[in-house]
Amino acid sequence: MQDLLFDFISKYISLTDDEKNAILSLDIFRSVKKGTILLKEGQKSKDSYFVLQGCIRTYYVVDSEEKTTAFYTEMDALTPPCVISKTPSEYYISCVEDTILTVSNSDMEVEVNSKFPKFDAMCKILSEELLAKQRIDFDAFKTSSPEQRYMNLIQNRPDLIQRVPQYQLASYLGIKPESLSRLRARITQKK
Amino acid sequence: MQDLLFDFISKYISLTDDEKNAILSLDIFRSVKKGTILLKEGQKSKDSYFVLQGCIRTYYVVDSEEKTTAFYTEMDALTPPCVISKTPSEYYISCVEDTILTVSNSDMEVEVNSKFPKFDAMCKILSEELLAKQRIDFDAFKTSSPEQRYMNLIQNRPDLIQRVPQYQLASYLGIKPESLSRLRARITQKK
DNA sequence: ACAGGTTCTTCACTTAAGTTAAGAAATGAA
DNA sequence: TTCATTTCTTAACTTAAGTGAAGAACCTGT
Repeated sequence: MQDLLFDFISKYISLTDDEKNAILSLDIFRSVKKGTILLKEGQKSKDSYFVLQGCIRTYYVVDSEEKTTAFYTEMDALTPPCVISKTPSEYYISCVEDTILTVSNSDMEVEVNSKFPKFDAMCKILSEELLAKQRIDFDAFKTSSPEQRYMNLIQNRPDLIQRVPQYQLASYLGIKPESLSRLRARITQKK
Repeated sequence: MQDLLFDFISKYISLTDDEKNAILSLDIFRSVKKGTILLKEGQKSKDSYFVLQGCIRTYYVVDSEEKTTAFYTEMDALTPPCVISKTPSEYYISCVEDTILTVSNSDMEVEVNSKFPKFDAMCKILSEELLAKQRIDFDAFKTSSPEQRYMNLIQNRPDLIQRVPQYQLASYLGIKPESLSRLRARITQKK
C-alpha cells in the first residue's frame, strides 16, 4: 500500500531509504469505512489527506441540504481550507467508499519539511500545480452548461459516475438530482 | 508605487534594504493602457503578474464569444496555468483599466528564490493560501444560483460592479448579459 | 459636436432547471 | 428473505436562463 504513496512522490523527488523510513515511522496510514465522517462543520483540524484507495467527498450543509463540492479519489491530495486559515471548518468530509488514506497534520509537515528540504520543495510544486489545475476546473465549470459539465465528467472522470450516488453528483454539477435525472434521459434519447 | 509591493510582502516576510534593492534592480514594474492584451490564446509565456493598481481580466474565446473567468485587482497575484504546465495558453489576459503591475518571469523567480530562501517560503505560503481561497470561491459558485452569486459579488467585491462592463461580469457569474440585465431589474423591483 | 462603435436594456419566445409530490428501484440490516 | 430506508426516476407546474432581434444609452476619437 505504501508503495502507492512512494510512487506518487517519486514523480516529484527521489527518496533515499532513510527518508522513506522516516515517513513510514510517522504512522500516517489509515483505513476508514464507508460513511465515516473525517471532519465536521465547526470543527478545527490540522489534518491533510492523501487518498491511496477509495473515495472521499467534501460537502456543505445549507438549509439542511447537502451540497457536494468535490470528490477525492486515488492519488488525490486534500488540505481543507480550515487547516490553512486556522478557523473552524465550513464543510464536512466523509467517505463515499471504504478508503485507505494517509493523514498528516501540519505540525508533522513542518517537522518533516525542515528535516528534508526537498520534501518542502515538493509541497511547493504540488500546491502550485493544484492551484493551476483547480483554476482550469473552475473556469471549465463557469463556462459550461450543466449538460456540458456532465459530458466533461464522462470524459475526464468516468469512474465517478459509477461509484458515487447520483444526488451527490448532481450538486457536484451544480444542479438538483431531478435535473440530473432528466439530463441523463435527454442524452440517452439523443444517441 | 513600489511601496505597495513591499507592504504586501511585509505581510509574509520582512525584507532588508539589500533585498528590496535586489527586487527593484529586476525592473519589474510596468504601466499598461486599458485594452492592452498581456497574453493571447496559443502563446507560451513564463510571466506572472501582480496588480498594484487597476484591473486585468482573464477570458476564453469559445465560438467567437468571450468568456470572462476572473478579475485581478489591487494586490492580486496571477500566475497563468500555462506557466506551470509549460504549454500554450488556453486564454487571454487583458487590461480592463489603465493598470500598474509587476511582471516577473519564472527564471527570475528561480534566481531570486535561491538567493533569498525566505522569498521562496513566502511563495509557498502564498500559493497554499490562494489554493484554499480559490477552493472556497469555487464551492460558493457551485452551491449558489446566479442571483445569489450576484448578491455575493455586491457584498465581497462591490467595486467590480462599477469598474467592469456588464457583459464581462455576466460571464464571470456564469450567465449571459441579457440574464444579468433581467436579474438586476428583478432585484431592484424587490427592494 | 458628431459619427461610429460598443455596451446595455427590453421584448417575445424557447429551453432547461427548480419545486412538489408520488412511486419505483436499490440497498442494507435484522 | 423481508422490511425499512435510502436513492432514483417520472410527471406536472413554476421560475429563470438562453436566444434572436431591436432600439436606447454610452463612450471614444476625430
